[in-house]
Amino acid sequence: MRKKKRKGRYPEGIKWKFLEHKGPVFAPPYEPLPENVKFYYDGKVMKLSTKAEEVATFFAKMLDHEYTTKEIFRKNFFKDWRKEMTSEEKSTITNLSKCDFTHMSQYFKAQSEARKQMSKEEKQKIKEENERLLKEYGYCVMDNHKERIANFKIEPPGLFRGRGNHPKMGMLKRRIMPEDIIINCSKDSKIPPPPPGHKWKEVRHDNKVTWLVSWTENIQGSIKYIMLNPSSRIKGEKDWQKYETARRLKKCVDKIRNQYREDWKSKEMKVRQRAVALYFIDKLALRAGNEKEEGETADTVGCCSLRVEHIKLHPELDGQEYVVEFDFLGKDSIRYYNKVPVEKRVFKNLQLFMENKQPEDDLFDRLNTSILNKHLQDLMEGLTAKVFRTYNASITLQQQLKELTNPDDNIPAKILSYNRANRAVAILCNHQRAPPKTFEKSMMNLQSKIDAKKEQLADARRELKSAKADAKVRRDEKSKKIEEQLMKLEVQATDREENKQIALGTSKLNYLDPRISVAWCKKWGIPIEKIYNKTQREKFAWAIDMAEEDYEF
DNA sequence: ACACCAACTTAGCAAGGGCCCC
DNA sequence: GGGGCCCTTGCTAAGTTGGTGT
Repeated sequence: MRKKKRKGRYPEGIKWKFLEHKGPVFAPPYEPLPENVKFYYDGKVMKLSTKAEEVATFFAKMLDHEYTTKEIFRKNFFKDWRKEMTSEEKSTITNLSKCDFTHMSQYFKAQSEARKQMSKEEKQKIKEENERLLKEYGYCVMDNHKERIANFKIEPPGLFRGRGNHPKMGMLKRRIMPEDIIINCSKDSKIPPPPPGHKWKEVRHDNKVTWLVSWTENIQGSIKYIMLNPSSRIKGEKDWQKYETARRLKKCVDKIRNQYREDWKSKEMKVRQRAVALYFIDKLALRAGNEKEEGETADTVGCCSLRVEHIKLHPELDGQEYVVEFDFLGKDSIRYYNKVPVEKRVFKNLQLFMENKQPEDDLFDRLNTSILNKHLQDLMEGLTAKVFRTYNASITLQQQLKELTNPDDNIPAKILSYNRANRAVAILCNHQRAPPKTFEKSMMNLQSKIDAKKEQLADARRELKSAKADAKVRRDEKSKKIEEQLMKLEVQATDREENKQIALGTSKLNYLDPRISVAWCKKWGIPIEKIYNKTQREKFAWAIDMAEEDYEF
């Protein structure tokens, strides 16, 4: 057993010495509907018990969503709803299609409309109440610091909406009570009192974990946590560590690549599969791909869980040799589609792995994430599959910035280059988004602004020509200013167009060593606010403090 | 070796809210 | 100063990883 290096400020696994907080904020209690808001069953008005009514409102609020038309959603919902009904209701309400929620739905729409129409004063009052809540419950003391809590509010009850084709969609997410809650804090802290008339499930003092509050959720039976904000010391140190691990990979990645290329020739099937999978993880930034329990979650895969049906082999395609066509649903049921030319040896191995298999069989039948990560651990301390994603993302950003930044460009053009470098990473990591609903319109708006600006510029130039000598200088300055504005708009249009289906946020927040961006900003005199918004600056405060313009990832 | 669990990171979407333009 | 647009933020689901027990 290798000795573990101490990474945090405390020895082996200790996360804090002192932790004090106020406990969670519970979801507001259910407020029954006014008498005049009716629910109809089989065309007749029916007054529901409070519990059944609450669950019905969850459905009514989603009525416009296509979720509620899906068979699985309806089936799951109806089953769970019936559990909340009185025996009388249960015997009457036997068919969801005979339930009419439209009046309830209209009521909620009117409510949300009314909320929008509220006066300034009313809105201000709500804002102040939120601020009070944040001030009271949104912070804790960990060791000597007051730290912001990420999610101090308990998730309210509602209907579960999984992503993609989720077998549990529509199930009732039950209300969390104090009796479900485990409080974690230090012994010598003021222990948060449970709400009057209630008890906590447990109060513990475990300083080997970072969470303040936990409970078990009823859909998957998994544990949910209240933890600190990314700006906190404990999250920041962990984040920094993550990038340091990726930088250590940089030092040995060539060796590791040579190793897995050798392993493609191994006489052991297990070793070959491991080597091909690692090649995909490295080259394509695929996720590890844990096995999942069938029927519990949407059918999605990562590298190790790829099935034969997810790839097609083309000995030749569009003039390229040995092309692998990937088509599968990854995390969040986001489609991964890519045609990739690979080395001949990889191609031959894939053919071998697919021999005598059905489409639904595992491609890497001798491999799983645990085997892979154990192997990686032997190659480098702290190395796991996801480190490759971090490493390849960050190194790509650094390379692209070097390549794309033009020293003579002005600031908006340099930022376009930055976004393009960021985009290269987002594409590598397959961070997609649905094109915004208003995308076309917003492009047209921008285009008309550009056209208007062009005309303005033409006017200014005409004036310049005809101006008398004494006015020339001033006129010339005016033209210059308009030119600059026009260029800014054009850059903005290009950036937006290129970003149509790409989401930059995820990579910026989770994969790109912030010191690369900070150094780039310093080097080119770009204000950091142009790259990171307030939240991001808070999260990356450690890097903004630390990185100089010559920082190398 | 495998199943299961706990803890933590990563993810996209929608509502909210602030800002810009008319 | 009102309306619409777009960015930010909140929300919470869905991953990865490592440990434990059998």
